[in-house]
Amino acid sequence: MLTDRQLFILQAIIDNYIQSAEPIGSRSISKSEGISYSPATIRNEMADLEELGYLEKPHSSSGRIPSEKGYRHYVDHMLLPHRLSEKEIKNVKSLFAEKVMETEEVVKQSATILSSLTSYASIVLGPEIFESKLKQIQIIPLNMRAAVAILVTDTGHVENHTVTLPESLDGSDLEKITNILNDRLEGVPLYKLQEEIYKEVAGLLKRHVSSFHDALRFTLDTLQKSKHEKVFYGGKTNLLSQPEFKDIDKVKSIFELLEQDDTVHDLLKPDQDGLVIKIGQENDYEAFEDCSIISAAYTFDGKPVGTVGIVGPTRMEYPRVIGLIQLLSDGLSDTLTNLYNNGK
Amino acid sequence: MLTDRQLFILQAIIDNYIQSAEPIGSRSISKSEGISYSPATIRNEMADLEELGYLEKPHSSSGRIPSEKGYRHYVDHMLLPHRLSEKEIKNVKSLFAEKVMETEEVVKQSATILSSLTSYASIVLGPEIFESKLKQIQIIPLNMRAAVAILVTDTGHVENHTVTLPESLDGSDLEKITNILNDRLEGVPLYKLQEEIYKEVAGLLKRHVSSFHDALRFTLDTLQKSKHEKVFYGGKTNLLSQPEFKDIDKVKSIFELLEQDDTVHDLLKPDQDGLVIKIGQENDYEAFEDCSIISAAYTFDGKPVGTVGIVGPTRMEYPRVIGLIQLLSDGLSDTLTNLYNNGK
DNA sequence: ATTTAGCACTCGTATTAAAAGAGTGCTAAC
DNA sequence: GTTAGCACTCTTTTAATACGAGTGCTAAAT
Repeated sequence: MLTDRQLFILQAIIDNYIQSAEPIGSRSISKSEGISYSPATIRNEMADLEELGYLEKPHSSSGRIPSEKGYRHYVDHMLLPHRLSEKEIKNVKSLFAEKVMETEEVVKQSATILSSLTSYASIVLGPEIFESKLKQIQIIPLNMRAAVAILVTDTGHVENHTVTLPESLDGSDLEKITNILNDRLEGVPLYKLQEEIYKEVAGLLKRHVSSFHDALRFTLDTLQKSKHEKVFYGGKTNLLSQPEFKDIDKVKSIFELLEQDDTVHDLLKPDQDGLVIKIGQENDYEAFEDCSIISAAYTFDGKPVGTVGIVGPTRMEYPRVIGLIQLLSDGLSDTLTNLYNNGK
Repeated sequence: MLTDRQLFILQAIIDNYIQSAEPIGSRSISKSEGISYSPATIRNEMADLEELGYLEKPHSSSGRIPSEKGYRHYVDHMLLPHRLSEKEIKNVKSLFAEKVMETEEVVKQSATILSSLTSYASIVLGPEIFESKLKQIQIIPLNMRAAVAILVTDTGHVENHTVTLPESLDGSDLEKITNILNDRLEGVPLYKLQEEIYKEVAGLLKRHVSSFHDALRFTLDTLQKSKHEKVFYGGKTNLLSQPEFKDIDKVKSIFELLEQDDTVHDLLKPDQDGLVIKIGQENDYEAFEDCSIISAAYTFDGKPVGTVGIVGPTRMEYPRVIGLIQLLSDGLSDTLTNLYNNGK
């Protein structure tokens, strides 16, 4: 168990290092507010803290920097709730104050705000639409060969596909199909669509539409499962300002990873609804060995549907970032829920 | 006017430099295929080419590198049509072979392909929708307070806004409004919508809907002018592999510029339908002083509606990139035109 | 039993000097 | 007109040295 003095010193070192990115020496700690021991005493404590694994030295005669274990302890046990500045709060709140909002727009803006308020890169996963329920289907013919199929869900999500029209289907067939689909599929969660088409729709199509085969294929095309939810990034360039990423190869491998939406989605998928902090090697990718990732799910109707996250160096301003992410994810949850659930 | 020998030497230097990124010395040119002069002779020619402004020296005793004027001359007068490899052609063609396509998806994929086939960053501006004509409007209520408004254009573009419902409008009002809009606005180009609303729609609303004021405001909200066309990026990270961008500050300023969609849009907006090549300082931004940008507009119905572009170092593989960009922009033009215009 | 002053020691960084190497420009000969 | 030869220039590499921040340890002070 760490003594109070050790905790104080650990805290001082981490806070300083987060600020300066330089190894911290005993002298500077000894001079810091609230402590009155000589450098030699501090040195002894630092040696102990190193032995316990909370600190490390870049080389034998340098000052100390926090180890991953040090950061972990800091984050788990030593974090004082951080007061965000008026300006920060105002900034975030203003995002949610807008009256007319596209969900996607709000989510995208979240990424932008988050990165502009930190010097890190932000990632926001758009709301998962898998569970949301079909509200209405529209099929709008564009010309003889193509039509646009539009799906609207109860969460205001609009999904559209351009589909080619089989020659065998004429305008009245389309109308019939649309009616059948709207009649049978309203309220069905998107992930069940395919199943329901076979179960509920196929029979009706056979009865009412002449070229059944084309009609069914067309229907399946139209309602094909939509892709992953979108991933929005903000301020990747910020990472280039961090001294730990002055090595271009390191940045490159990070950026390459961040260009793979699938991987990123995997990394952040909202499986928990609390705050997740991954420090350095706790991340599963080698490219992130010098990074920390802080993320929080936001919810709709109580269920986690998306994620707000920050990627930065392990030397991250944890308290502030955590505050911001919580503010933002709460805001997103409220916004979604208010907008689409209240009117129920 | 340059002699044949000077042209040959200039060509050799540029080709070599594009390959190696190292200043080229007289000896290596002298040894290259197709020339049989001694290094000393080459040196004399190189000195002349330098005096004429086509070459420059990083320092007084180094080999030569092409100047911007050199590249310009190369691009304008010396470019042999480049044969793309089978693989490249197949790769691009496969993109356009798909049957069911979302315009947006194709455009996005274009950016990805373009960057994967080059070691540069690609930018693709989505098709301009300003001129396209309204096909249909749908307003779908989600709950008591919100509705989704969907605009479909004749080019298959789908635009949707979430709008809040004024309390004074009930379901039958919405239906009336939708009918009026579809009746009066079909075929109107998007940029004229606002004008037409005042001219054609306002009067009808006044006559048929009780709370005229809310209805008009709602209508305007619904059809609010949509944002800029989308900008898709691919392979920004590629730039980090280029030796000229090993300086992190340079990369940073480039990336910062590339994060501003507005600026990028401005830079590439499809004002000409030919190929545009901007070399180094010909670009208006300081961040691009070591970059070249090659772009080509793609067309719909004969009019330029979007742009395909590549950002790389001035030392760019011009012939290959030009070939690729032309292939791709032609492909996009064909695809758009076939898909949405043929059926007319 | 803590704490601290003192001091030798370590190791990274900056500085300088010297050497190596690639390539040029010029002159004079071919 | 072409080329061999050579001195010269300028960058890059390597080595040697000095500097300095910070440590660890010991012995004295509290």
